[in-house]
Amino acid sequence: MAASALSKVESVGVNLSNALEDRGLRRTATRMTVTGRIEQLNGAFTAEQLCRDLPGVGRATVYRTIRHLVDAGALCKLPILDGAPMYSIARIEHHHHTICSSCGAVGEFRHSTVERVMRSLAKEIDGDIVGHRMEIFITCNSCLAESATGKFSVHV
Amino acid sequence: MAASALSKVESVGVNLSNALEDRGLRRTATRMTVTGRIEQLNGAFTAEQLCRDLPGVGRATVYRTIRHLVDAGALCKLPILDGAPMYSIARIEHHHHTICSSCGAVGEFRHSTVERVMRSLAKEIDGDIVGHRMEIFITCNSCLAESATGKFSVHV
DNA sequence: TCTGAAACTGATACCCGGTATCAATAACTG
DNA sequence: CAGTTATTGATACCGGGTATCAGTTTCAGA
Repeated sequence: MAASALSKVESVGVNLSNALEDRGLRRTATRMTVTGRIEQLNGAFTAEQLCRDLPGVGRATVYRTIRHLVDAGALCKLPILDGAPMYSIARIEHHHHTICSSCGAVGEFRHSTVERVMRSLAKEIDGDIVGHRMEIFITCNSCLAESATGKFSVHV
Repeated sequence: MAASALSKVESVGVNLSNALEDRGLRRTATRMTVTGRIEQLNGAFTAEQLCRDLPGVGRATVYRTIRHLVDAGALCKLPILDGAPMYSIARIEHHHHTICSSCGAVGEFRHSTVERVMRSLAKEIDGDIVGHRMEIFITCNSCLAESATGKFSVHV
């Protein structure tokens, strides 16, 4: 792969507990448990999955903590058609997602051309552009190897 | 606006009943009622809204008909963060959506550069690209005039 | 270190969007 | 017309998520 407009996302030091504290929330043991689990998950997850992983933490608390993290901008909420939204740690400020339509793996990427396109669209769209969202549906390499069948619906 | 890579969507003759019939479904009076209402709505709508508009049609039937139309590719299902998905008639084959974050109005557009970007990304993303989705969040002109406050959440 | 206020937690009930079920009805086919 | 198949809508149900609220924890200040 040559040098290009695409930037892969590198694992930067993300500290979800700090993100909560920065919003004036207390650093409690329960929240450390939740954020710790999210950090070790190393990928996108659903709220239910987190509840299953942390049977010692109440359902409401898991959902509340996720909501706080989304509000803090530390987690991205990805709307998946026909299913529960997935969450992933926002490692970079503005980015887009790749979603494997077979296994659901989520990746982040930046591409400067996408931002350039947005600027050119700004002149031509009626109204003020306040944001955008872009997801690329892929079949990831490991699923290609297994040639698995689709699990998530794709709106093309 | 000069000639550009952006194409506005024009109202083409869409016939939702035909879309259903093409899939081997019967052209019943109830379905005509539902599709007729969607066609006269002239914009994006939610399933609940359609149910309210058609009190004479059962909830299950409204949802079933919408599902059939989505399966037929005649309706687009737009995942809205924190809320019921919206549906809009797919007037052109492949397109993207503008969503007014204030009033929720949905528009369609095509932009050839977006497709070019996708092709260039194809070389650089790990895995096979099987589709993509892009939404542009705007404040539409009429909301700008009223300077209304945001109604839909925006993931930027 | 105590003490009171405020924040947090988790069990629970609830809400909402959407779907499965199923008996009754409508639409086709021969 | 008779039989078969599709459709309908009332209903119960499901799953994701939130409001409530009593009990617990945390923290600031005395």
